[in-house]
Amino acid sequence: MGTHYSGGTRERLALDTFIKLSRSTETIHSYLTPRLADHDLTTGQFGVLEALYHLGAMPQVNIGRKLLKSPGNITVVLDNLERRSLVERKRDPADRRKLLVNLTETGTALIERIFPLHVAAIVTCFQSLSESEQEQLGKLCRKLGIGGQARHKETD
Amino acid sequence: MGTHYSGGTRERLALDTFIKLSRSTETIHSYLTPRLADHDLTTGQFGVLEALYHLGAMPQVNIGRKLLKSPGNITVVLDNLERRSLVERKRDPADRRKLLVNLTETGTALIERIFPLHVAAIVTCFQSLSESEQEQLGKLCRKLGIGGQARHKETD
DNA sequence: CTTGAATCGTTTGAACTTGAACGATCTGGA
DNA sequence: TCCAGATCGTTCAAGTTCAAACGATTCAAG
Repeated sequence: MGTHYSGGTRERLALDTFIKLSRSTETIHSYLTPRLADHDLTTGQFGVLEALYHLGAMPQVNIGRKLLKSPGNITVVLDNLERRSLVERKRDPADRRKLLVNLTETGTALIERIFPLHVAAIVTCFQSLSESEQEQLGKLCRKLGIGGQARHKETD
Repeated sequence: MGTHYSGGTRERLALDTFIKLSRSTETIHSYLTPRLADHDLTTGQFGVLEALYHLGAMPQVNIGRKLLKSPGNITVVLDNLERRSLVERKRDPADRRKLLVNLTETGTALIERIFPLHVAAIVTCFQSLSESEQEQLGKLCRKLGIGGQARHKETD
């Protein structure tokens, strides 16, 4: 079927790199996700807990910006975390539009227990790369990311 | 704040690399997704059309394995594509459990029109990397992916 | 040939995800 | 002071996604 689009060298290289990049990321995520599920957490829920743990209480809009998620999404994820008493929302007295979200004691205990396991799982995933290879991969990803940004308003 | 988990060098490097990898992939996807949406296609729908276009008709289970998606998901995505007459399902006479999925003329026309645009968008994303950097990134991703596989039964 | 195990696709329930529309709140300029 | 525009969070509709349970079909062992 010579009729199928194939493109020039430039196109094929970019497409091939993109596929490898996507695949490797996907593979790692599909390794990590069930491990979080063992603790009844989805990736999104874990992301919220982790952000609150490392950055402290913040209004919902900040969480959304940190995790690159829509406001509606954050509302739903927080609803589910709040139902399990892992986080709590408090109206910000200084700006009553905002809801300050914070970890509860239960939530803190949970993330403190799970986070090291999560990191250990990531270390396992990256075993196949040497330290210098990991550094190189990180550099290339950063360079790649910077090219296509124009978003990511830093908020603090 | 000194109480927060930080881990050793090994842990921090893997975690840092993982974040950069995830972010860059995410950034690219969030650039590509709205472009597909302009043609009323989701990423999953595009993936199916593209697989059928480049690999030809196949049973649903093969599509799922190619795209690393669950059977239930494939059913839904195909329902939505079939409703728009972009694909068709035919019972495989040789094995009546299977449904052979194929592109319709409309579907073929659509993917032929969109695929080059999609590739062009990817090329744009990868502009910030030189050719040799792209090759290197691809190699590292492949090496990374191979480490954590044990899945991916090739099916053809 | 028969029956038990495996495979294929669907359905269901739960969660994530987005964009758009919406009320509540804040802010800056007239 | 007052009000027009921006910001914050919610809600809704539609879609994706998975795991688990399920019927239909195939296959293989006896």
